[in-house]
Amino acid sequence: MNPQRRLRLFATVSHRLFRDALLFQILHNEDIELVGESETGVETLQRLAAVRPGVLLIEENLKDNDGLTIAENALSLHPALSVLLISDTPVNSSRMAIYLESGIKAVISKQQSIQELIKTLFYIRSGQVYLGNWQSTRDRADDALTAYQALSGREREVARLMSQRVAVRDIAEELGVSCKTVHSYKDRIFVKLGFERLPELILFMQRHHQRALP
Amino acid sequence: MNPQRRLRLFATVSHRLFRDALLFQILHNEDIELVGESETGVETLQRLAAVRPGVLLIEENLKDNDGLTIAENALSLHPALSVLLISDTPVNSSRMAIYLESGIKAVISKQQSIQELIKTLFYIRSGQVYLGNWQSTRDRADDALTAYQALSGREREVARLMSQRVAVRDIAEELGVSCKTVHSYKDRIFVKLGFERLPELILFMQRHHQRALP
DNA sequence: TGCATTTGTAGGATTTTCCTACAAAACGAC
DNA sequence: GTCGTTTTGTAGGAAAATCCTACAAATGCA
Repeated sequence: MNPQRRLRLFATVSHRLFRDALLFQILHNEDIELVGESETGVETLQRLAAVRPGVLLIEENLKDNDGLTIAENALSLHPALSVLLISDTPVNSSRMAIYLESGIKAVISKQQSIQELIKTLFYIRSGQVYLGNWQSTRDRADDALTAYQALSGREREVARLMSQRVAVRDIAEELGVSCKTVHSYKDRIFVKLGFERLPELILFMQRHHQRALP
Repeated sequence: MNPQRRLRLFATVSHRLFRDALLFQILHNEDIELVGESETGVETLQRLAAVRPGVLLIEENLKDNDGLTIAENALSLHPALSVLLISDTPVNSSRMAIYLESGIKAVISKQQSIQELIKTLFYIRSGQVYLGNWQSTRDRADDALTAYQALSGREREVARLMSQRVAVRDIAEELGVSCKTVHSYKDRIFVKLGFERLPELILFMQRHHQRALP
């Protein structure tokens, strides 16, 4: 994306199940290089010097320590590090002020989406502070609905069939067009919704189509 | 995989960030159909009757309730449901006994891998009880090391380059073989390690190669 | 009424995936 | 130490996916 070298990421997340799931998603991005990971604050501090990440993604609540404290320690040793804190709950402005005070570049809550997390990683990669997540949950649901409405009739049809895992060739037959055309719709859908892979579309359709609309 | 119809999954996980990450991974599997999701126990109970899942994946600690209690309620209403509980900590045999008592089919802890979670989903889909996760963390690390050692020289070379995101054509050039050959190595690596996509390999190599071996 | 954008449609080039093949090397058994 | 079996290194073909480009008709905005 940027001409700069890859974003060197260190991830500190307590539970392996979630750490793996998060990293699998994050690592689909070619511009991100994972240089290390850990479950605890202490291990994180120990390993930072060796792997020299540009960005530290760290959960606020760790088993051995407070992520914020660890981040402060990390920053005093490596002032150039950009820290993205994952908080359990949405942040309000006063808590945000405290976070920024300590040198953290951004906070995202566990109620936000992975796409937002990844976007934030890139925002802060070059040392910028990012505070772009003041939207309420309702606003975000609206965003998604708006995104769905941006699809044209044919695109919705294809999105629906794809999210039911109908094969491209069968969709083509069903709609009476060529496979190439179906691929074109697919590309457009993914661009419009900002997705990269089928599971994202499936989840989106589950949330915004199957649920609300007939 | 099986001749049966798709596994109809309902997922109850508190935090959207992790729920999305988990579901994106799970939904790569063609045999799984997501029929619903929720963040809370109460909503889960409300929605089960309408969507009739075959498997309920539910976190033990929910914001409003105990996942175990919700599971018991769900089972009394839908006795054919298979429940997979996600516990915060590894389970020991006495806790396992309590879980099984309440009709739950399996438990996995947040220290386990997604692959294990998915494997477990399939084990329990047809109503079987599954208690296959008594291995310690050390055992699992050994498994992974063993898996790495099962790779041949050429395969390791390709795995290393792939995990650094070197393009297939460049790997082919580097090794002086055809792209086709590199693809063959890639296929074999993925089969041997049981992976499906590059991020899994990247994480694996980060853990078992860059770390331990030179 | 005219210009700009979106929608429906598809082709080409390149890559990926999936499956098959096969000779040489390595391994294991007796 | 020779004979089968597996693994390793190598690659081809078919089918599918991805990425980019194109273009006429429809729609929308000014």
